[in-house]
This record gives sequence, structure tokens and C-alpha cells, in this order.
Amino acid sequence: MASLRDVAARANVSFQTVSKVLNGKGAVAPATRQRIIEAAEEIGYVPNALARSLQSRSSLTLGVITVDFSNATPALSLVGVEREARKHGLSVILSSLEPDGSDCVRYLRVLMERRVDGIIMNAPATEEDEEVGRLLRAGPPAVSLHDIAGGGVPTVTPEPAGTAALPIRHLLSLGHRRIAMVTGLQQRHSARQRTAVYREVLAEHGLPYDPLLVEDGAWEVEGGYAATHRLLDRARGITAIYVQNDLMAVGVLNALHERGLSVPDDCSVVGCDDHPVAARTIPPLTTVHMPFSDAGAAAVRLLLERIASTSPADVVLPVSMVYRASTATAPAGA
Amino acid sequence: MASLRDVAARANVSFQTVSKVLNGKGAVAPATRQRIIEAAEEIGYVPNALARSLQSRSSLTLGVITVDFSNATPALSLVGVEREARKHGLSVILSSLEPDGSDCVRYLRVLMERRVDGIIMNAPATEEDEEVGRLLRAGPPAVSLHDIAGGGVPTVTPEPAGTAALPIRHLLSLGHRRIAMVTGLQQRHSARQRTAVYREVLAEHGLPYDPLLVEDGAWEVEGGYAATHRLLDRARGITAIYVQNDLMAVGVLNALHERGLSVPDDCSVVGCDDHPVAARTIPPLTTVHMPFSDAGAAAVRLLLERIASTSPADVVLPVSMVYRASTATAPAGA
DNA sequence: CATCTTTAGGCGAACGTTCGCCTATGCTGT
DNA sequence: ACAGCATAGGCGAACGTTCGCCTAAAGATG
Repeated sequence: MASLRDVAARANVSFQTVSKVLNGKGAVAPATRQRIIEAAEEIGYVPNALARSLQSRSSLTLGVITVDFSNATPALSLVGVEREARKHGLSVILSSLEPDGSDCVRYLRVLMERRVDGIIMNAPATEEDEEVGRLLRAGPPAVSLHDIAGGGVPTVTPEPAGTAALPIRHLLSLGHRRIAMVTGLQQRHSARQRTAVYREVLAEHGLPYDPLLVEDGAWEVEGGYAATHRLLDRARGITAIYVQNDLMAVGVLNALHERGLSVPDDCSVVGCDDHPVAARTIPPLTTVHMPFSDAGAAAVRLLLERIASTSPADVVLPVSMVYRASTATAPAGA
Repeated sequence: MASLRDVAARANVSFQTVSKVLNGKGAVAPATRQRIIEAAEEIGYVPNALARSLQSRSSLTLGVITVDFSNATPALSLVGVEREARKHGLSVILSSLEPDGSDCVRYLRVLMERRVDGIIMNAPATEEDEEVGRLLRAGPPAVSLHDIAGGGVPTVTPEPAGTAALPIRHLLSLGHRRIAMVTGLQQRHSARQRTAVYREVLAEHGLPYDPLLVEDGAWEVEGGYAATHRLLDRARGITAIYVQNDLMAVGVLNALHERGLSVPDDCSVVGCDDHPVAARTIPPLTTVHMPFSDAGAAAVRLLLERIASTSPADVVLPVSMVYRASTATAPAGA
């Protein structure tokens, strides 16, 4: 592969002069410039970004550590990141993790070796990993789409209160009083937070917290399905279910259908995420729209600020309800 | 950031000796080795992959050029690529394109500047772009998940005949004789190919090709919807529709529903892709499973072979039918 | 005891850039 | 005619590695 030296030899100048011309820096006579440009073209010169980065101490590269993105939601965040990075002329190095996040430290190290200019984290499974927190604080500037153990890393997150409060208030306003909840993995901060908000909002309306109405669905379709059956087996009078993500909500809908319960006539269901399938479930799911792609883009912008100066302000993005067909007023007899 | 020299200073050796120790190469006395390792640890030494790549002429990096992966199907391919690359210790630089692929040449150039060891293409929009073909032939080893203008790039593709033949044969075996088709963008090779196979298989069964039964849906939900209305407006006796991808099939199902036609009782529908939503449509869609993720992984393996030696054998992956609820025997009266 | 061999580690060079400084050359002004 | 000054381009150094070759010293061998 041709280098500056090769071009220089062909144009009969020093290689530094070629560098000047190709970067439009120093003063070079038009004739020489022309000669150099032609030589570069003929020889098919392609600058070596590796060498350039070595010298300039900036790789123009962002590292992204993400949970497996076969699921639509992390994929959307990733799209947002990639798009925004591209807009700023940055390349993205992609590392996706095992479900348990155990290889995060290894991939962080790879990114540091590659001298990425910054790191974007989207791997909630690692949110309690102290080692990950330490590396992120010590390494290149980082921004996370979730909490980082020990803090010190700016985050971009969907408005945490709204995420649970909006759907619960919606159900309350429809007259529901016994509102069950299917939760995500309780190890996750976002799940615990949604649970806490659920409790608070119910309390605000004078409703007690009933543990019988809460079941773990572990974020998965099957978990939502099983949780619903457990809920209906042991508690009565449930007229609405708040599900902490849309994937579980799909399972919830299946379980309700299986029991001969009509949604939303017998039981309302609200999800969370606005996952692409939410528009195609039976019935289409009322849910909370989470700005995944926007969050990815915002994370890149925040990261660029951090790289430039060192402003540590977290970003909180608004969420909104998407009203579809899975919610209705509470049945009269309940 | 610490370099070999810094470690060397601390351990009182030459920096080359540090390199030897850290790479486990030359013979070094255990005591010195220990001293060096400790020094490296204390100082927080992280090797510089940029410098290493510069010297070794290998970046251990793969470039991926992909169509926008908000859609599940390219996302799945990408997952396959990333997973397999990771398995081989390669990092992935991700570049997603505008829908028209107009920025492909630019991003190819970026990848070449970054001296990626290989390139994986998944951007069908560029399949006729001569410039892209030229760059891919001239640049680092490449493998594509679709055709490349001018050839010369090994491809990994789903068995092209099966992709259309399987669903058509399925419909024929159910007794359907007037089988309509909603096609993808005719600029795409895969769409034209499926159309050709549709024709052939019908011919094999002594059925004529009727242009009235074929409509363009441009790969999109809305396109499928509109195409179906056009088909039903002008042709009669249609008892089955073969749709060239699942996204359009969603639109087809909506249109049929709107016309009061029951699927599969009045009209069968077969999609293609086995997109995640296909399992959740009303009714769940019978479709062709495309091995997107496997294809991504296979592409990486093929690329590694190409990098090692230079074997140009294309890979063809088998496809299979997924039978769900959108197909049934042809209505008797038709 | 002289030679050979192994072991430990130093050293120079190269990878392909960018940057700053230096030096010819030619042109201007007085 | 000579100082002064742009202008054009050369040159050395540095970024952080790896690699191969070289050289001491120490140990083995006859």
C-alpha cells in the first residue's frame, strides 16, 4: 500500500511536502502541488489513519459497548449512536456483550488499547460492576445510557419518574384500582425504579401496595406469560396490568387470552418501550414511548462535550404515552 | 498515557526488553521479568494498538458497511458478524448508510484509511454501483451478503431458488392456482430473482405468468398494503399471495382485513424473512426463514479465509419454511 | 584453560504520519 | 547594490510499537 514516501518519490519532492499538499497546510507552488496530487492519484495513495492517529493522539473513534442487539431496543440506541457519530466524522467500534456482561472488562480494555476517543455504554447488565466503573472513570471519557457503579460517568436516561408514572396514572384515570405489575429483573436499577414509582403513585391516590399484585417477568416474553398466570392464580379483582417492558407484555397478552380474558374489556394492559412489535400485538399495545435512538444520539453529543471540556451534566430525556388498543375503562363489576 | 518507554524507565531496562516481556517473546531473567510486570502494573500501562498495527501492518479490525439497521433483518446480520468477529479477536468498525447508499464510497474510503483487515458489505442499495465494486476489488479483502457490481467479491447468500420456490410450492400444494405476488424494489437483484423463480415454478406446474397478479410493494409495509388493494381491484380469483418480505406482508394482511377477507380462509399469505414480527401478526405469518445471523457469521469466516489465502468460493445458505397460520387449502369455490 | 554455547538484554531501524524549524532562492524597496 | 522579506520546500524529530541483530557475561564442554 502506497505511502507518502512513494508519492514523494514519484513527484520528486520530500514526503513532508506531500503531506503539506494533501492536507492543504504549508505554502507550495501550484505546479508542484499539481504534480503531487497527480502522483498521489496515479499511485492510488490512501492516507494511513493509524499512523495519523499515532502522531495526532486522536483516533477519531468511539467505542460502543452494548448488550446483545438482536432485540430492537438496544439496536435502536445503537442506530442513534452510529448516526450521530458519523455526523461528527467519528467511526464506531462495536462490542456486544454476553447476556451476563461478564466480558465487559475485556472489551473495555480492547477499546482502551485502540485508543478510542470516548466510550458509550449500553450494557445494563454491568451497572453494578465495580471494576467496570473503575475502568470507565480511569479510561477515556465515557457516557452511559444507564447507571455505572460508583458514578462519575455522565448518563443519558429516559425520565425515570415519567416512565412508570405515566402509565399508572393513565390506568388510574380509567378507573382501575387493582393494578397489577409485571416487573423486569430486579437486579436492574430501572426495574427497581419503576417499581418504586408504581408504589408512590398508588400511594398518592390512597391505594395500598399489595405484594400479591407484583410478579417478576425477567424482561422476557415467557417471563411475562408465566408471571401473569401466577398473578391471576392468587389475586382476584385485577383489572389492569402494568408491564415493565413490551416484550413481557406480549407474554401477558397471550396469558390473558389463554384464560379467556379479553383485553381491554376484562383487563387493561400497558407496556413500556414502544418496541416495534407493540404496534402489532393483539390488541395493539398502549405503551410508553422510550426515546432509544434519541438517547444514543444525545449520548454521543454529551460525550463530545466531555471530550472537549469536562462538563458532567447528566441528560434526562422526556418519555411519552402511546395510546393504542390495550387499555379501556375499568369494568363496572370489578 | 503510559508507553513502553515509561515502563522501561521505571524498571531500569530498555523499552524493547519491556516489549519482549509483555509479549512473552525473548529470553528474560525471571527477576527482571517480575520487575517489569510490576512496573507496568503500577504505572497502568495499556499497550497502544495503533502503534502495534502500524508496525505489524494488521489492524485486527473488520469494517462493516450496512444498510440502516433499525430494521430487524440487517440488525440480525450485524449481530452475526459481530459475534463471529469477536470470536476471532477482531474488532468491528460499523458504518451504516443512507437509504440510497450514496455515501458508501465515502465510508469505504474511511475503512481503507483505517487499514481494516477486511470488509463486510450488507448494503443491497449499492449492488449496482460500479465505483463500489471497483473499490472493493482494489481494496482489502471483502465479502458481501449480496451481489457486487462487476463481481470479484465472494458472496454469502440465502439459497436463491429456495427462497421463492419453497413458498410457491407450498401454496401450489395447498391447491392454490391463482397466486398473486407482491414484489420488493425491482432494482434489487434479490427481488428480480424471486420474481423469476415465481415464474418458473408456476410454469413447471403448467400455470401461465399473469402480470395482473404481480404488484410492486417496494419492501415497505405501506407498499404491501397499497399493492394488495391494487391487486384485488383489478384481478379476481386470487386465493393466495406470495409476498417478497414480511414487512410488506404485514401491509398485505391489513389490506385483506380491510376488505373483509379472512386469512387464511379466503386468501392465504406467505411472507419471506421470518422477521420477528411475523410470529405476532394476525394471523401469525407463514414465511421463509432466512438465516441472517448465520449469514453474517459465515461472511466473517469466509473473509478470514480470503485474508489468509485467496479462495473465492461463494457460500449459499439453505432456507426453510416456517409454517404458521396464514396459509390454508384453497377455498373450494374459487 | 581455551573454546563454544547459551542466556540476558541492548540497540538501531522501520512502520507512516505531522509538526516546527531551517534554508535556499528570488523579489522588493531604498 | 544590499538589507529585508516572502515563498518554496527540505529536514529532523516524534508518536509507540516490533523485529532482528549484536554483545557481553556466564556456564558448559573438551
